Amino acid sequence: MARMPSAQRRRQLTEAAIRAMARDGVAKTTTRSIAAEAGVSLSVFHYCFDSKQELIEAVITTITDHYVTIVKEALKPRETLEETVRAGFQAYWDHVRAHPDEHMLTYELTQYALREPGFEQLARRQYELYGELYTELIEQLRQDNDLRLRVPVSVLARYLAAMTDGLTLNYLVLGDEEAWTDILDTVTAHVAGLVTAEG
Amino acid sequence: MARMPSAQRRRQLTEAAIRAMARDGVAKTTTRSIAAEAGVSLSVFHYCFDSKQELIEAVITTITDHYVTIVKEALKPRETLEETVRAGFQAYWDHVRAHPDEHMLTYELTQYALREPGFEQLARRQYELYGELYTELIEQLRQDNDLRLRVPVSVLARYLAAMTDGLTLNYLVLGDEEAWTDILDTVTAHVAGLVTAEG
DNA sequence: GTCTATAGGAAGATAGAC
DNA sequence: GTCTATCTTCCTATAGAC
Repeated sequence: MARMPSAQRRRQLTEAAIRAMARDGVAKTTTRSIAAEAGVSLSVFHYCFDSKQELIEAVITTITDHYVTIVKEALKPRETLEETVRAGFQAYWDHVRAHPDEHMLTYELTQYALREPGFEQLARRQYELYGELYTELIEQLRQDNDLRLRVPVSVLARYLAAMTDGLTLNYLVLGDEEAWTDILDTVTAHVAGLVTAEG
Repeated sequence: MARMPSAQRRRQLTEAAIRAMARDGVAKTTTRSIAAEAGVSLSVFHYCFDSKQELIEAVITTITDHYVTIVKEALKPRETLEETVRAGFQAYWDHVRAHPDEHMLTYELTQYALREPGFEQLARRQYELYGELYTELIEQLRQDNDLRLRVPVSVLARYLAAMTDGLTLNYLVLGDEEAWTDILDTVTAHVAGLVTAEG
């Protein structure tokens, strides 16, 4: 096989691990299957990573950052506030429907991190970033539309992050495409209500 | 060890498995550790269950039914509608705070079921029961308070189930007790708004 | 029904040649 | 840096005595 600097191999193996784990689940993904997915031998894996845990740490930070990027890109300013919120949810939702396994993986990795001594921080970082992400989005919305919020930004951000998380998991388990139009409408109305100027 | 009919042993092993899995996580719980937790030898395990998978099936259905019971008992009628909703959330939340590992386990089992061929139905059953549970609770509220809903019961039920799920997971990851009072208040206000008579 | 002992396999990690 | 071969450990499941 072609030689490659260690840092690049690490990225390649991390990406391969994400593909393998999204496809097979975290529990069934072995160091061997990751090496195979990347097209290298097992020793190359252990040349780049001291242990499987070290790889999983890279996987978690990588996929978390990836997720944040996805959501950030989902929210583009539109004509009205309600339109912006609705379109943002829709864009996010389209991504979930197109890549369910990848989103499932984020939940599995959270569980993994919470159960692995020393990895709890990674799960917390993941969910803190979600919170910060929504905080940014709300601030942006607030400035663009000159809003006063009915609830503190921190509360709203955390609520939105948790709600999106719950709705996503619910969809991953139950599917049922049609039901979601109504639910997204309800959510949109609620959010629009929470951020509508009251003065 | 004392002899015991097979059905009772199955229950004993299932309960032991739930304790072990709540404590150590699904991934790290072995048939050996379950047998040890139950105080029997490994062979007893395999006398009662053909395989580890068969036990996990029992664990999933048992803990799902347990969860449903918890939530059902959380909602008792109070003076006002808002009080009832708020107290219901509070009672549920107190249970989560008292038994975080048990709730974590429900998430792990969902992931397990979704990744295990032939077990997807168990994950779906779990989330369908959550939905039905909220449907019942809403119907009860509606009759007791003579309400008209702003959204269909099915939509509201699914929304509530998903939201509770997301908030719980968020709490399990981030902790941060104080933040939740405000969030529960926001949720309560929202729910009360959705179910308030509009005629 | 319950036990001890073990078969059989798979996974993480390493050794040493190239 | 990459390879093949192997070490070591731990798991699920079974065999067979009591």
